[in-house]
Amino acid sequence: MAEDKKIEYDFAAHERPLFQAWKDAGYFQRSKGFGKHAGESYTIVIPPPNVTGVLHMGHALNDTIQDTCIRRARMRGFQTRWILGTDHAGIATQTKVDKHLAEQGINRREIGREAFIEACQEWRLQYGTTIVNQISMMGCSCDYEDEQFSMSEEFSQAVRKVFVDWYHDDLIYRGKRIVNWCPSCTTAIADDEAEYEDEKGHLWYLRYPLTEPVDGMDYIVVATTRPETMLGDTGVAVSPQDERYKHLIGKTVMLPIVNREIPIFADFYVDKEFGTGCVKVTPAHDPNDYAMGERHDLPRVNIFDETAHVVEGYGDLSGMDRDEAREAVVAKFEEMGLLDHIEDHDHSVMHCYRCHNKLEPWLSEQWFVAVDELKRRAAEVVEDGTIQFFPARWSQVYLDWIANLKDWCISRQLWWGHRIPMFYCDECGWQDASLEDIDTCPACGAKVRQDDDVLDTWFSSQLWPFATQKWAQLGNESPDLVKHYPTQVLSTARDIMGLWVARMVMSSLYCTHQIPFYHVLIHPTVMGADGKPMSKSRGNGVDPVELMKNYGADGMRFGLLMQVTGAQAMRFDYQKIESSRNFANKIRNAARFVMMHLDGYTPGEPKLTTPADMCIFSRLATLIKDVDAAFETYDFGEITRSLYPFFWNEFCDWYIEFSKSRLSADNDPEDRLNCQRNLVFILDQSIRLLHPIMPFVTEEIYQQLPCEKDSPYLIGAVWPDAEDFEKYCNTSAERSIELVCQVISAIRSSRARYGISPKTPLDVVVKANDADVELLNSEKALVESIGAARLSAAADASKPAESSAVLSAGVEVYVCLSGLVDFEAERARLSKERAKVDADVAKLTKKLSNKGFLAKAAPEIIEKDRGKLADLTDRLARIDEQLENL
RNA sequence: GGUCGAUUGGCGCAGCGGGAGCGCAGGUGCCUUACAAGCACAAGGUCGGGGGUUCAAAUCCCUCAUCGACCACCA
Repeated sequence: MAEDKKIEYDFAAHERPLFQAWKDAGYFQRSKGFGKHAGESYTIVIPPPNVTGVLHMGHALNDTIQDTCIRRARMRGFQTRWILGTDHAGIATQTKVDKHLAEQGINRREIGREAFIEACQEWRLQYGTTIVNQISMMGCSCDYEDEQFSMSEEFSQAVRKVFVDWYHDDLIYRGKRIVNWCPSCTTAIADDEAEYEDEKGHLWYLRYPLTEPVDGMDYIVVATTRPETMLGDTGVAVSPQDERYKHLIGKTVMLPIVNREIPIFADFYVDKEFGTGCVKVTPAHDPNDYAMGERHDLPRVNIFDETAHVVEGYGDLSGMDRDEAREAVVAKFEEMGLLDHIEDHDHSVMHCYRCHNKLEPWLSEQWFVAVDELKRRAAEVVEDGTIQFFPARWSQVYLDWIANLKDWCISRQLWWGHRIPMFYCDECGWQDASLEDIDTCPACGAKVRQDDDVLDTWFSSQLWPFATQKWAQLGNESPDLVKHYPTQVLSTARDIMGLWVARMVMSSLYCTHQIPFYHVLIHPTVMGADGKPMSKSRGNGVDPVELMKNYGADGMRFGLLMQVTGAQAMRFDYQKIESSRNFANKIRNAARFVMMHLDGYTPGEPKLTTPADMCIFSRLATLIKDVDAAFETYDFGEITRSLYPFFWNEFCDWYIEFSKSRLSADNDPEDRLNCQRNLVFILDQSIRLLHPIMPFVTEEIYQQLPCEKDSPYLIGAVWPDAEDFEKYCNTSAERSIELVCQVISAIRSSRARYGISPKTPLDVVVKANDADVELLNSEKALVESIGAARLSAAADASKPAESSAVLSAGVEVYVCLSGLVDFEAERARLSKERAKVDADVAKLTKKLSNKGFLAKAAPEIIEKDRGKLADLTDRLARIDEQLENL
């Protein structure tokens, strides 16, 4: 039978129309604001997803976080704006399109630059559309009618303006440097884009013959992990502190194979403990060697072409790729008797973060951004707290990154991207950066050419927060910027802290003289269920679209936020998503319950007439405060941990249960109406608090609930104001309900322990103090209906014969069992309980006889413990009494 | 090599100086007319090891162990 009920819920069928309704009603556009925050803006720029792929879990989490923030801000009356857009992702897209074309047998070089860019445009339109659709499936309330793109006409103007300005301000310069070169992508990439991977390798010990033997020595031995680069050696370095080689400094060796005479010199960089203490120096193919080469004025011999094949002039080695060349070089050394020996050696090797091929440090002409001035100010705004990180410890990571920053290589030898706006005249040598394309040389009139390279994707991404707001067109007075800048919060995972976050700060401070955002929220990285990064090869990936289909967007959103902590990573947990789906279902059912009991309902102010009313309103007041506080620190885990138990346990499990008898047709109509109004009110406030996280189910309920509508849609409704609810705080009502619940639980517990059906009515006797007795008597109907019992409470009640007892602080609950009790079992249970209470009494007694404790502990703590001890001692006595009675 | 983080019931996690909690799994009993994607009840942990501070430590400090991330990198 149960099987029949398991109908698949069609989430999309419920979610899509709501999304469309919001969109049609214009809620995704900038909100106008209302109430006390009406004059304040709250803006978020979405970290633009790359146009290379589809939505992944990282996006799902990050976009949920942003939508949750923006929805709450909208409900609080801020003027909200969530800027949507995508990133052209230069190297990533080019790689994908290359591959895509290759599958059709097309080579990029054959079709040429223009045709290739066209292919990229097609690709980005397709994938850009896909990913924006997926964002909308999540319910994200960003401005879909103002979609940005990092290579749009408008955005390109900004990129160009920044390049030209920075070039003229001497922040951008050109230089021949060692850069990380990807021989597969045939482009330079920035240091931050290189990934180190540990590899098992070898150390080859090579003999370099001395040009003239010294003291009987014919050769020196160098150790290297890359023997093939010896072709480009222009020196051998030793440590200045190394006595072994002191006499060789100034001498020369004859480089084998190429027969070049190269000097032996001393340099502080050399560690005399490593290898033989002699280092072969290849300035053109190693950054450290390059530095040594600069210090000692060594020539740079480039032995590789752009695809890492040996260039002309090296005989049979020419044309070999670097791996072949390595084998060949080692073989030649062996033939010549110059291979001393080989050792195993593990080391880390740089790989391209896109294609994962080994990178080659390669000498080439590139464009750089000088970062010294930029980075100083970018550090200041974090040090002085103008920009705050959440969790705060990430600010140190940011500052460390900034501190280690070196000049940034921004040119890429790609076709897909912002072409560098530099123009050169080959006739007269004129060159300049220009906002407009230039055909003829202003100096000599000859034809000029534009630089072939494009800019690093991050050069454009860094402008995202302000270039999307008409900065290039209208400057810092752009109305968008005046209203919506700085943005409120930037939410991202930590991996692009340096690549993106820090650079946005640097460029924004320079270009707009403002910080780009007040808060940086670093959320945990979503790992697979195995705790490892999600990846195709591991097969531990989870598809958000699939998740939304099976659990609903609300379920996915709540489930993801449930897992958010201050940690660096979170392990994806299906169970959390599943319980969130169940939670959404619970909300739906609770609403259904309320709405099917609204016969004769008329709207009106809530009226709190019972302790249950006062209790749930008091708990609601606390909830609002807790949720607000958790939002202040972006503690989404805490937010869900407040909302979930309130709604499920306090509202559904207790308050709704308490309401049932009041809702029956034969109850006093006025009491019934009060109850209905209170239910509607609590439900109304609950869905407001839940809406930022679970927009769909809450909106669906809002549309049907006859609550007071301050907005046609919940998305535009007013967020509960904690101050307005303070009047409902009522700890004594909370304690009263706690007592009622305790008694009901005690009855249920006895029932369960002795296997008595919930339908069998039981006689229950409660002994308690006068106040509690009064309360229980006033709530008698409640206890009796929920506990299926006949209750009598009295201060001087005594234990009826043949009853089970549940004792708690100040209250004794006796359930008459009329011969159903297994006294042995009851005795055993009581004995066990006695042992526990006895142990607690001993512990507390010891604590309270400790002079140090009495002298130094806070008085209220001591009072609390004394009270606790009195309770426990009392309880112990009563347990003993029970045991005797048995 | 440097920095930061983690170690709490079977699993995943919260709590971060004064009574060990949540979700899920597992156990028992319930198709109680909002919900079996549910309800009720019960069980389960000397909070990684050791030391210290404190009247009081899962919580603060030190140390060890294990795991993880980031940065740097020795040819």
